[in-house]
Amino acid sequence: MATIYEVASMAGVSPATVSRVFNGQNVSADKARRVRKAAKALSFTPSRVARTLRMRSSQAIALIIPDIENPFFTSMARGVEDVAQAAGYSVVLCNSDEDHAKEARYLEIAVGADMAGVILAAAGDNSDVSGLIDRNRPVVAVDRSPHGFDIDAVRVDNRAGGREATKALLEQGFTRIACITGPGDVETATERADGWRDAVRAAGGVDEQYLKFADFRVDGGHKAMRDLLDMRRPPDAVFVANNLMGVGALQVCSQRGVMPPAVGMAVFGDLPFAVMAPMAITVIPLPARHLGVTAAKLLLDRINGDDQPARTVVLRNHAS
Amino acid sequence: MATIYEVASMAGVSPATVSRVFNGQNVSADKARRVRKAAKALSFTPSRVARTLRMRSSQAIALIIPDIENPFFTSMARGVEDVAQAAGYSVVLCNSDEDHAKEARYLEIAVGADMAGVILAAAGDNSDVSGLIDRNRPVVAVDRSPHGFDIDAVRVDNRAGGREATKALLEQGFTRIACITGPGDVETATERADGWRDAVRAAGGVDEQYLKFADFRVDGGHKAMRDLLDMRRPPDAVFVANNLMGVGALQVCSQRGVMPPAVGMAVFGDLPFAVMAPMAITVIPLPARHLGVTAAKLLLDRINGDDQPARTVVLRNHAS
DNA sequence: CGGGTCCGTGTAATCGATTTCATTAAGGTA
DNA sequence: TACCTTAATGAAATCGATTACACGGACCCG
Repeated sequence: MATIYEVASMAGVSPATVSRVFNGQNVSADKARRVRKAAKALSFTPSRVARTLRMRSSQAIALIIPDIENPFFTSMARGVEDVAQAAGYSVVLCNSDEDHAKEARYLEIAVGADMAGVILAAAGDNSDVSGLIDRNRPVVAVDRSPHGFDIDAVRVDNRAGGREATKALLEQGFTRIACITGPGDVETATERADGWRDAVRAAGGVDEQYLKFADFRVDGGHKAMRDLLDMRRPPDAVFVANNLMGVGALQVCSQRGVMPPAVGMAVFGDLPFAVMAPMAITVIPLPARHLGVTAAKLLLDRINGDDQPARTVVLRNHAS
Repeated sequence: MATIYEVASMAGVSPATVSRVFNGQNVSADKARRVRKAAKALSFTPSRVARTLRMRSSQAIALIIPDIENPFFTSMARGVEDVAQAAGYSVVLCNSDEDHAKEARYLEIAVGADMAGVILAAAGDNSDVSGLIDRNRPVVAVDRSPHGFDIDAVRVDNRAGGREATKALLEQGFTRIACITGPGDVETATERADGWRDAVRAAGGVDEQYLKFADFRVDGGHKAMRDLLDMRRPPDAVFVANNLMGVGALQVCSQRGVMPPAVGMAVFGDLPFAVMAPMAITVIPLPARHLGVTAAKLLLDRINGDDQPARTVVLRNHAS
């Protein structure tokens, strides 16, 4: 583990000069050559740790997402990654698993590791990012925002999307439309349900028994769909508030032999890896990648010193 | 950004004592209490950077995977994560994007960041992990191994899986069986193709025109499947060597209206988020999560000083 | 009561890079 | 030639934690 000192003594210069060579400062051509040669000979890799300690900021950003097995978030991650990489930052991907404690742990790591910034898709409403704010580290919320913090945010219009999806089902002639949404403390879940409520209310009336809260995963979709189909008076259509629960709901439909269009279905977010092209399902596509790209750009702006008031960017619900 | 020194002076003790409090060493109850109180008052978060510099090893491991959008790898990542977390390590997930240059960059970061170890699902045959080996950092290969290094590895029996899958198609009565596999420089791709070759050779003869190399992604499956269907004498069945290409192949089948069992299909690896339960498709399930768990355990062993000769663990091709 | 052990604590060195400040050398102008 | 500017360079401080070492006091035993 060669250090800058060993390179320096091998090249017959001071450590300062070695540092300057690697940071593109003015060094005579001759010495620069000797330094590079020595570095190669010793297979020198500069210590990011020492660098970060001295600079008090690392060249990495953290991306905290609630479910790494959800293609929506991995697609978002790709967006973040591409932008960050291009700007010379590495991305540390953290999976909070929809768990507030794990999320808090990762936030603390981001502080302790002097990360340049954090992009957070929060596990719930009440994530605490004060540690970062206090230390002046930029944070950008994506998809979901923690309450009570005045930070940049990138999101989609969940309510409008939920309304649109439900309206589409109404237009297809369905009358008893249920809603399967996510946890009650996640704003994307409640907002999408609000959109559903808007639409069914306008069309007649809301039956709150048709509203199921689940856990945004495939299993949540299973359970909620089964509950709905088992009701004495089951719905004739369902609006599902995210992609994975959509998969779960469809799996249940498939098992019971009532696939769309026998039962109406609309899903918020693209169905991952769908095989059949045009199933009788209404899909509200989400710009997952674009969310990531936008959040990363916002964060990089902040890292580079931009200090205008917090911005909220609402992306259109179109595929990117 | 409170430091250990400020906590120390507030609590009226030495920095050493503060450090000891946070590392569970013997400190009198009274002082410990004062230190904790001061730490809370200053909202002190210890610098992992300084700690890592001093200890010359961080409490993080890197997991480098070739495609973060492939559920096989994210599932593996979950396995790694669960084990690592339980042992107090955080996981830095890196997406090499099947790109050797990006992978090399991440390997260098792992060295420079003094990570405790690396789990690598290599982008190809010839990844260079010498930087880590030289510095005595443990590396575990998972799913795919770089050639020329004597390191721990966790894998599945690709050749047997390919053979089994192809045999299943033969038993279903298909006679002209094609194979869609991954890039020629990825060992999982060539080994699975070898399995296919074994089976078709035993059954009569191999037509190498029926072997297509693609890129292990959905698009690769598209192109290869279209090519096969467009042949003058198209195959009547196909063995697809990974999950995403399986999706791509099925999408093409769906478009052209020749779904299984009209055309035979066997896939190596579970089809992600499949909606229809028992399609007429043979699936060789893969223990993705289990691969991750096993690799993480091996790595932790090494981190904890285990220095027996390199081990290779071959997992059975069963769901975990 | 002398000597040994053990525990708690503080001082100061250390990890490896960056950077300020001072110094030297080189070049330019009057 | 004398003086001034500019560029290249090195010595040493710095970032914030850990830890080897030393010291003092409490305790125990013969």
